Amino acid sequence: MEEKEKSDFIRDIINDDLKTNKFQRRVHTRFPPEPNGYLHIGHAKSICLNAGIAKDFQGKFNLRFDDTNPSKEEQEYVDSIIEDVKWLGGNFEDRLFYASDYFEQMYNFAVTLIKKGKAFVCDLNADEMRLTRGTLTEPGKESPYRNRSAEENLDLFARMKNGEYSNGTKTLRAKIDMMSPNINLRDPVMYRIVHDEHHRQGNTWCVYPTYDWAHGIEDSIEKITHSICTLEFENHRPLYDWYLNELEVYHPQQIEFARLNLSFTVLSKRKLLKLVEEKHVTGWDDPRMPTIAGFRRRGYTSASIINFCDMIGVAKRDSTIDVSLLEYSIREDLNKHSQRAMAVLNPLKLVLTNYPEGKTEDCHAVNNPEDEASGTRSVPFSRELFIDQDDFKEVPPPKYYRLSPGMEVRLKYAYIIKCESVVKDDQGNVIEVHCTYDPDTKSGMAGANRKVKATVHWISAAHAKDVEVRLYDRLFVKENPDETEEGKDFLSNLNSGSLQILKNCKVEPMLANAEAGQGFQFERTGYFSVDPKDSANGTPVFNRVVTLKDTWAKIEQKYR
RNA sequence: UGUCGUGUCGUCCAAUGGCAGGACAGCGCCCUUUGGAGGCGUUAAUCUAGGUUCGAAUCCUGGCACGACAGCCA
Repeated sequence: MEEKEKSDFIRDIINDDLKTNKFQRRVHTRFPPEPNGYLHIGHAKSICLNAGIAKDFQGKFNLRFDDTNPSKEEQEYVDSIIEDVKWLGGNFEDRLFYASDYFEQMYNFAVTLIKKGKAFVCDLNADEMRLTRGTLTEPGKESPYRNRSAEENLDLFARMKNGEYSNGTKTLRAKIDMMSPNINLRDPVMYRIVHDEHHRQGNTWCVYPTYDWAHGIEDSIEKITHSICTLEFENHRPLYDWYLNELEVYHPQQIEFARLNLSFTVLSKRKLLKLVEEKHVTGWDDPRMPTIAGFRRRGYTSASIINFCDMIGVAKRDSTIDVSLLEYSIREDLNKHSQRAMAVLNPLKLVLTNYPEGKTEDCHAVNNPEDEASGTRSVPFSRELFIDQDDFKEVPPPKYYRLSPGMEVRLKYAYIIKCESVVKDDQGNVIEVHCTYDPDTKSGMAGANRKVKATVHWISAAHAKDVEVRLYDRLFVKENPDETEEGKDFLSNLNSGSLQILKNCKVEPMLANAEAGQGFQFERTGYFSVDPKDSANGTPVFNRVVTLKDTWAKIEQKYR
């Protein structure tokens, strides 16, 4: 397939580096998640960027777990991340790495810096360190422990490693510049003491490297060429460079880009974790979650997410993508590729009074008008049917051209019918619609050419399969969920109608055999996918992925 | 009020000193056995003040606005 060559400021840099032979014409990227949560759509942007660049430049792409903090990290997250990266097409081949595998090397590098007089063991506690760090506008004060001898530092650091000290009592710090206007350079901590079990190292280590110290070394060891990260690390780049320069080792180039923000969505691990822990959703893979696992379960295809990441581009300015672009992307994919089906979500009984009782006939339905090769199927038709409640109005509003007393519509793939009367219950609700059908207007017949304003989907009552359908909507009611009243947090913007469960839906018989994860378009309604967790054999549960674009909803709004 | 970074249609992204263009959203029309899809059209932007230049969104200077940074998180 022909593809337009992608272009962005990062690829421009890489192209320049290729010309100047900066990295011997190599391109090697990485995705370095911390396994402390599930991946979300923002990570998808990073994965697509890094893996995409490697692919486009015939380079390599690593998956590396930045597991330098044992107190927050778990194997469950490691497993989910591997699955998600693969699902998004991130091809790391056999290059699955863990920062924790480099702990020994990092330790030795730290010893090197100590010997160079560029690092020292500091006895200041966290509070004292904060007090001496200075502020954004004032310089910091040097630690009283800053000038310990290399021998003393080496001894102390070894004892830190051996577990002789308790958490927080000592740190190893780089000796840089307490006067630096960049706070990250004010003698930053390289190692802290943590007596905690690591998910892979167990209790081997009592000291753990901080991000800044560890990250450049990880990149250097793996011979990464372009270390792509998000904007908040821009101020850390001088430190990244300082460590690598002092160590005199292979030195990748860090490049920062703007992380993804999505309207009507939160994308911070802290907030997502809160949604899960406080059970505002059913889990990390709740179909309303902006996690990769959530989107997958909802019925988003990986192709649609990859395509979305291409469309949003890469730049350095903060931005918030309109969630409608994501919806566009999944509609585009599912429109082209999903099997059509008829499904009545809110059933209303419809009786064809002049249709023979007991008769059944087949109607030929197109499987996908966008794809001729997908063929047709037959759908049973009979005297008693269900239509959607939305498709009948006793008193039609302006511009409403579906069924109402005296009006005609076409039953898709079947006959033109006319509404003759209604049956009501004690409260005056319409519980049945009585219609006559025109026998000369079945699809395919000459008489079928007559123009009617609307076409309506239906299910034969006798053949209907009952299923559960879950209607999902955006999780938040506000474009920016963090915009709240004084004293409230983002949870106050949760959409109470984000999940509506419909238990009495009527669908075509063939949908009983739908497979987990399979996506359908329910005609005139939206795209739906078989929930992989809650469906049983023969009784699928359908998740609404996204509605169809609804022009009628807009007209209705206008006339209200 | 320190350092670093960023300011282009409603929203994203382009234009790399030479006609400000694309996508989504919106609006209008056409088409349609999905009020879907599709087609056509359309609205709409260079933060600001100077400067350099034949010519500036782009280069320079000064404002202004926004973002990130004062974890032993990443």
